[in-house]
Amino acid sequence: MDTGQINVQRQNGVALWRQIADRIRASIANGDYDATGKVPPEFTLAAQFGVNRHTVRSALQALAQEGIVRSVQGRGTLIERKERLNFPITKRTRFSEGIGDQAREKEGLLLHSAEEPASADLAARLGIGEGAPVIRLETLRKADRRPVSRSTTWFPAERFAGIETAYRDSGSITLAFRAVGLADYLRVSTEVTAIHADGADLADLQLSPGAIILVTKALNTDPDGVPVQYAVTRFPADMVQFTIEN
Amino acid sequence: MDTGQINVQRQNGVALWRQIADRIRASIANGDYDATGKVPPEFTLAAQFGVNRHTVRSALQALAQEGIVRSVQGRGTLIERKERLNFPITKRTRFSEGIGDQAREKEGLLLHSAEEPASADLAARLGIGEGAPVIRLETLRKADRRPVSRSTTWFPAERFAGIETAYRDSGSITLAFRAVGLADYLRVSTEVTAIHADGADLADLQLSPGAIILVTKALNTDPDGVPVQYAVTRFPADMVQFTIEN
DNA sequence: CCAAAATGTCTATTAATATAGACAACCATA
DNA sequence: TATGGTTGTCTATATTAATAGACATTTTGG
Repeated sequence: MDTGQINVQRQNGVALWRQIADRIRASIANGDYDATGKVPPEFTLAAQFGVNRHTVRSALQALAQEGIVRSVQGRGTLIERKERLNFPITKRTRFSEGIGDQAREKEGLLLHSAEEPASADLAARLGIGEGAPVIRLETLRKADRRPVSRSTTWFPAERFAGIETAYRDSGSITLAFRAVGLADYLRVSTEVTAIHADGADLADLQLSPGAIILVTKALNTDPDGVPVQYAVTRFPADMVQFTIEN
Repeated sequence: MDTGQINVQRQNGVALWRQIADRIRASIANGDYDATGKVPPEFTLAAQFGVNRHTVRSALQALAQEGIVRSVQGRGTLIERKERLNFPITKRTRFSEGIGDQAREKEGLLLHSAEEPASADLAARLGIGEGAPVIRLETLRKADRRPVSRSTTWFPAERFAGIETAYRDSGSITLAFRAVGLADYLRVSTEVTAIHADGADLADLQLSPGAIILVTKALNTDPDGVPVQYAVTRFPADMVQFTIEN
């Protein structure tokens, strides 16, 4: 660890307290403070970042708001949560199995469902005709009661009629597929990008403004290679990482 | 496209002009303005985002600084650059082949090299003893003269003596491996996370503050499964995306 | 129980961000 | 060449972010 001055930028459109909050959040996720279970004292942090103690306090208040730390007068600022869920991306990627035992409670909520005609882009990805009916599900997944992903996912409507109720009842894509007659499916491609969270992300994923979102666009097929699902999923970047094993 | 009000947040630590700059940058990368080759007029953008025209101007000035747009009095704000490089991640991931013909000029620069003892974490990943000598290379890769990645990469020192000069001369990991006697290698795992750019990123990758960085941690082995390279690479998120094909 | 080490709260000041309006300069084109 | 649409520049003001210092309050440990 470099104990010297830590670099923060001024007048760049990102407030100092937010830059510092992001750094501290990363350090916590990185396990830098595991020895003590506490963030260094405000005075020390202020010196490290070369800012006023009040600025550090703003950063810590933001992290407290996120539930990552909790300040206790006289004791210090305690780390409440530091996990970063790992999602393996493989031929057999499944959300709930991916979490595995990284979380005790797993939930899949159906926010909304609709049947609609496929756009040109979607039709191409699913290998169906443009305008063919598709079922769209809007889902929110949680681990230990914290939102970890927000998906929009499409299925060919004819083949998978009723998958919305199957998902609503089971909270699992794998089980929903099984309920409508598909025993197995494979992940054939995943695109990963990163963006800043927008207003909807902040609300859905209970994030603080300025947060980073990892976006995946995934295509699943049946064992014969016929596309069965296309999904766009948004994850809070500070809570997850992806692992690709070849 | 939603022509109504676009959501921006106030008092969240990220200045309005930066949020707007990020949105416009994303819209450009998304091809939203391809029909005209121009960003909508300042007046229109101000109305869309619900802010003053001066605030939009700050955003556009930031994008002009990045070389993404160019404002011309009387004409409008022209789009100068909108590419987003795609990097396939597969068993045979190679940087230069991955870029393929997405860029005309490709460069790999050696910024620094050193021999050092392996940390516990690194030793575990490379399957060598803790403290065993490793060669560390700091590299910067460019496509069409724009920086697209900044890597720190380690090799077992005994097996790959001289790889730093081989890399410096060739600008390619694949060729450098070949020069020191390794004809082929495989990507066995890749971890992907996203963070905010720090000061070093801003300098190395010529980014504007507040930018998002995609971080990959990759392990390569020889055909027999013996680890040969571990690399941590940082990409500007607005310039790249990853594709995982299974 | 006392002292050291933390966080909590308050006031005051300066610098940066955002809004508002007016008008000049420039370009394309009808 | 006149006009409408667009960016450039200027002044003024309000709000938010950051600094600075002082002191209160709480916990931990000797």
